[in-house]
Amino acid sequence: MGKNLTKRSEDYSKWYNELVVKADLAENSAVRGCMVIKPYGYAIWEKMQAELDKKFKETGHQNAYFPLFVPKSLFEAEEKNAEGFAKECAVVTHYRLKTDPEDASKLIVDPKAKLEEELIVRPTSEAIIWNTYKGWIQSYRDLPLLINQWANVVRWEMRTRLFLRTAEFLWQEGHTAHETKAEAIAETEQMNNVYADFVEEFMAIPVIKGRKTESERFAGAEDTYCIEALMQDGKALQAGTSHFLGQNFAKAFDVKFTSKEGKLDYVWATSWGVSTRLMGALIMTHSDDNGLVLPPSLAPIQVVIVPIYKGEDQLAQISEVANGLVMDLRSKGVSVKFDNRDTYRPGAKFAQYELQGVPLRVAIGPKDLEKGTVELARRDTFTKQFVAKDEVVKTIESLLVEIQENLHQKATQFRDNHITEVNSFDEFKEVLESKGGFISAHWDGSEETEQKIKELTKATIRCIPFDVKEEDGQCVYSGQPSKNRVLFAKAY
RNA sequence: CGGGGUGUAGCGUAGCCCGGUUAUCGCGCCGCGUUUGGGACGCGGAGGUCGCAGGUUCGAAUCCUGCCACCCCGACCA
Repeated sequence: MGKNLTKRSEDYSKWYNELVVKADLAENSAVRGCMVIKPYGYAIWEKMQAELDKKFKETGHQNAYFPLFVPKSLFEAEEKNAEGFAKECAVVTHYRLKTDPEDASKLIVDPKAKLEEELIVRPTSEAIIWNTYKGWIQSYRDLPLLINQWANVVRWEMRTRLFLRTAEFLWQEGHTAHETKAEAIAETEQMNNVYADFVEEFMAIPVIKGRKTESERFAGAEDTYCIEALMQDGKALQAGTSHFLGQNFAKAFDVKFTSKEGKLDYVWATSWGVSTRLMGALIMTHSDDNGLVLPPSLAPIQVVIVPIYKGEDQLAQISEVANGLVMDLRSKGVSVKFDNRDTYRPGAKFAQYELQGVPLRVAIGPKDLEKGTVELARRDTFTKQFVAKDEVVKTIESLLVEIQENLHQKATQFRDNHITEVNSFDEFKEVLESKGGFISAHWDGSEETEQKIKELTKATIRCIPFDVKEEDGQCVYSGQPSKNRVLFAKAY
C-alpha cells in the first residue's frame, strides 16, 4: 500500500475512490455498476446492521423477507411509484439459456423460454409487499403491521460510484400499515428519529432532520422526511429517508380493514430505509489523507497491538505482554487484534492500520519491556503517549469514548461552519462556488423557482429543517414573500 | 443517449507522432540472506493474447478500418 492518496483539494472524487479501494473496503465488480464489498468493509456494515436492527426491534418492528422479483403488473399498480422508478429497472424476460447451435462453447437465451409477463428486479419493495399485505390485513386487530426487510435492490443508474451509487446495493426497508393517519405520521417521524440518532451517536455524523420538497419527494409518498449530512468537500448527502405514504399504496393494492365501528377503510402506510450509502457518508465525513478514520463504535478492530522486536526471544517476551493485554481488553468488550506477523515490519503495519482507520494502536518494544509501559497512538489526532502497563486498559476504554465524541464534535463543527445564510442570488452563487456546504435561504415555495435554481447552480433544496424558525423574508431568486429559510446544497 | 478521453503483467506506466534486436520502468508477487521504535535492503526469479477482429507491409504495440470495454463531464439517483 502506497502513501499516494490524492489530496482532497485536488480531486475529492478520486481521493474517495482510492481510499475505498486501498482501505480494503470494496472494489468494482465485473458486473457493471456493482461492487464487491470486501471482508473489512462488510464487517463495518454488519456492525451498522446489528445496531439498527436492535433499534427497529425496540420500536416494535419484526423482520421478514419478500421476493426479489416483482411482476410488472404489480409494479404498475401505484402509478407515481412506477413512473419514478421505471427508467432505471433491470427486467427479467427469459427463464432459460441453451447451448448456441452454432458454437457449442457459447450459451444463448432460449427464445422459447420467454416469460409471459416480465419480472422487474426490485428497485424498492412497496409493490410486492403491499400486494402481500392485502392478504394479511382484514381487521383493525391486524394493525399496526410493523415490518422491516434486509435486502438488496437494483437501480440501473447511468453513473455509479462505490457505496454512494451502485447498481445493486444493500439496505433495509421498513413497510408499515396503520389504522389512522396520525399514527402513520408518528411512525414516519419516529423512524426518521431512529435514523438520526443512529447516524449521530453510532456513526458520529451530524445530520439535519427535515422534510423534502414535493419535487424531491419519494415517488408515491405524500411526505418525505430525511436526514441530510455534509461531506468534507462541501456536498450534501441524503443519509436516510422516511416516507408517509398516505393511503396511496393501500388504494393501489386494495388493502382495506374493518374498524372497531365496523366501517371499511384503507390503511395508512409508511416506508423508510437506509443503505450501504451510509458507508460512503462514513468515509467522506471522517477520513483524512492518511486513510479511513473509524468511530470506535463501528470499527471492526478497535485496538491493534504491534510488536517491535529483534529476534524470537524478544518476540516471545513481547507476546506475553500482548496476549495478556488482549485478554484484558476482550473481557471489557473491546475488539483487539495482535498483529504478530513477522512478514511485515512495524512501519508497514502502522501505515496499514492507519489506512484502515483503526482508532487506537498499541506498540510494544524492548524499551517498553524495560520500563513496563506501552506506546498508545490515536488515529484521529495522531497523538502518542507512553502508558504504564497497569493503566492501559483503563486508558484505552476512556480513549475509545473520547475518540467517538471527538469525531462527532469535529464533524459538527465543520458542518456548522458550512451553513451559510444568504439574502441575494449573487451571494447564493458566490457562496456555493467558493465555500460550498449548506446555504440557508428564503424560497417562495414554488416548484418553478426550485427548478430554476437547480438549472442555474446545480444546487437543490436538501430539506426544510424541522427546527426552522419563522422569519419573514423574500425568496432569494424570485423576491416573492417567504416565511422561512430552507437548506440548499449541491448533493451526491 | 450527447461531448471528451483511455485501453501494454495483479496495479501504475514508457514506447506509438517518425514501423525494425529478446516490449520499458516502478510497486506488488516468489526464493535466499541480512533487517525490525514510522511504509527495509541486497542478490536471484516468475509473470505479457500490447482491448478484439480485419487490413497495409519483408516486418505492426506503433500505420489504416471496424468493433468492444472502461473512465470523466451532462440528463437520472438512496
